[in-house]
Amino acid sequence: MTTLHRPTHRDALAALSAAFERGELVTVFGRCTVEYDGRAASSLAAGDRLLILKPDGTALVHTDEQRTPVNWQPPGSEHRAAVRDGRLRVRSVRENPDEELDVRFERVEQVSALPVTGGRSVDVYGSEEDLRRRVLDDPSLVEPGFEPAATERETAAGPVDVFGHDSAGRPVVVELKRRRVGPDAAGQLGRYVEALARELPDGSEVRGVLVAPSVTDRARELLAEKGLSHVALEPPASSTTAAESSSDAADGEQ
Amino acid sequence: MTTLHRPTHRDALAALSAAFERGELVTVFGRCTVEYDGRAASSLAAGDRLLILKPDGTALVHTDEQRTPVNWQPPGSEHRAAVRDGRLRVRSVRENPDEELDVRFERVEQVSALPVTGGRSVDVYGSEEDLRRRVLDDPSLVEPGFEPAATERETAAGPVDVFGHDSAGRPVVVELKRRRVGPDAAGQLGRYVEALARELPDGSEVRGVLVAPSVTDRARELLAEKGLSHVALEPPASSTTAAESSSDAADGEQ
DNA sequence: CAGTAGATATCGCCT
DNA sequence: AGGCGATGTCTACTG
Repeated sequence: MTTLHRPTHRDALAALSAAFERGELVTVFGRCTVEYDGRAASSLAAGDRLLILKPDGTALVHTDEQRTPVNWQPPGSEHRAAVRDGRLRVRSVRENPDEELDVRFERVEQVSALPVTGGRSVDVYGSEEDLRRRVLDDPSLVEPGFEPAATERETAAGPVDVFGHDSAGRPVVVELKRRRVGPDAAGQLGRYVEALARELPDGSEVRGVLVAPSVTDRARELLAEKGLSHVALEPPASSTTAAESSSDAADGEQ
Repeated sequence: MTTLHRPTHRDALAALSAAFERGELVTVFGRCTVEYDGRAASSLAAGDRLLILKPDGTALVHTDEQRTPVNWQPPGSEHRAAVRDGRLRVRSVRENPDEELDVRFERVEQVSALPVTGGRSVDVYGSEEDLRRRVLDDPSLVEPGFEPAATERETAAGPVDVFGHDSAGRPVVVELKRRRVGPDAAGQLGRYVEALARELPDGSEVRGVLVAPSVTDRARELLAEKGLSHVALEPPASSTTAAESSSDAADGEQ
């Protein structure tokens, strides 16, 4: 790995160019301005910031606050460094959409280039998929007699998480949410139920069940209006099927 | 600013402790494992990563890919560093929700502590607020004779972006979106229209207009079903009122 | 503190 | 490439 302290702007440029060439992760710390133009546009006055340039084209500008970078460019962008008027300038450009990030340094405190490979794959437990496994494992958690027939069943309104039938043979749409939900989830379930009611033979009364840890008042009202119900259920604390279901990482790590 | 290259784990700890004390931004590069437990849970095998610790409690673990960190902790967390079994270990903990990030280093390549202050405020142009200004500036963009009466008007279903009346005096709900929209936005507008129809005197026929650059097919169908309409309009390319409307930064910068 | 909706959301899957 | 929905979304704002 390479690190330069208080380099000249020209030396910083050389380090950046070499790092890009080698596909290394770059960090630049210094005082800079940032301009962004693309889906939106923004301008950032001079200040101390940490610039991170990833070999996949990602650019991040971080301040001393917040999880979200103050400016950024998504992966797939192309990093270009140059010295203009004696000062380091890093541009990150992408197309579709056309976007550009322009970072101009007044002062460069440090430039580091880090070779980073592998170790990207992370298995998260407690996701909606875990909740789905839980429901399919024991459908009675939805209600006694519930029999799942399909997951991701396609409808005109989009794919339904779990589709099945209740003990009376009525079609049931189950929408899963891993956490407490608001009005949007009630609307989503309502769309699916309505779409399925049209697709199924006339006279089919389609039921809708929102499976989530809890719902807000407004969501509860909406569910009631649309004749939908809520079942309180959380994703499993730790995925019981994690061991079997974990996909092989295979990201080049040894 | 402080930087250590290939420090002992004990020296790295000392640098981290000092940096926390001084409220500096910290970067640690090295080979580590990462464990997370909270709203969900995850485990990350050993690999080279960049750890960023902000004085506001934010923690970020970045690999060589993606804009999103592979693991993180939101602001408000408390960073704690220690050496256990001769190895640097950084934990970041918060409550509500109870969450913990645990980074254990096998090797520390570099530790840097950077004093970063100010320069956080960024004005973004092309937001939904800019679109709202555009509509209020020239209501005929929605339709000839449209007269806005209120913004963020409260309803049982939530606040309406722009509420007003058409040339015939009928109440109109306007929902603004800065970019192309899908079914969710149609549902959102539908909820507002329905809520308002109940609140207003009987017989009021409430109209709904979705103002957005464009809509997907599915959204268009939903709008048609609910008797809602779409007006194609984008946020202004550059905020004409940017100069006047920009709030004073006041983030300590000179 | 919870609820609600915006965001340069990002990201992955599927058509 | 676009549509669609999940996300440990994050974030600001409001009651």
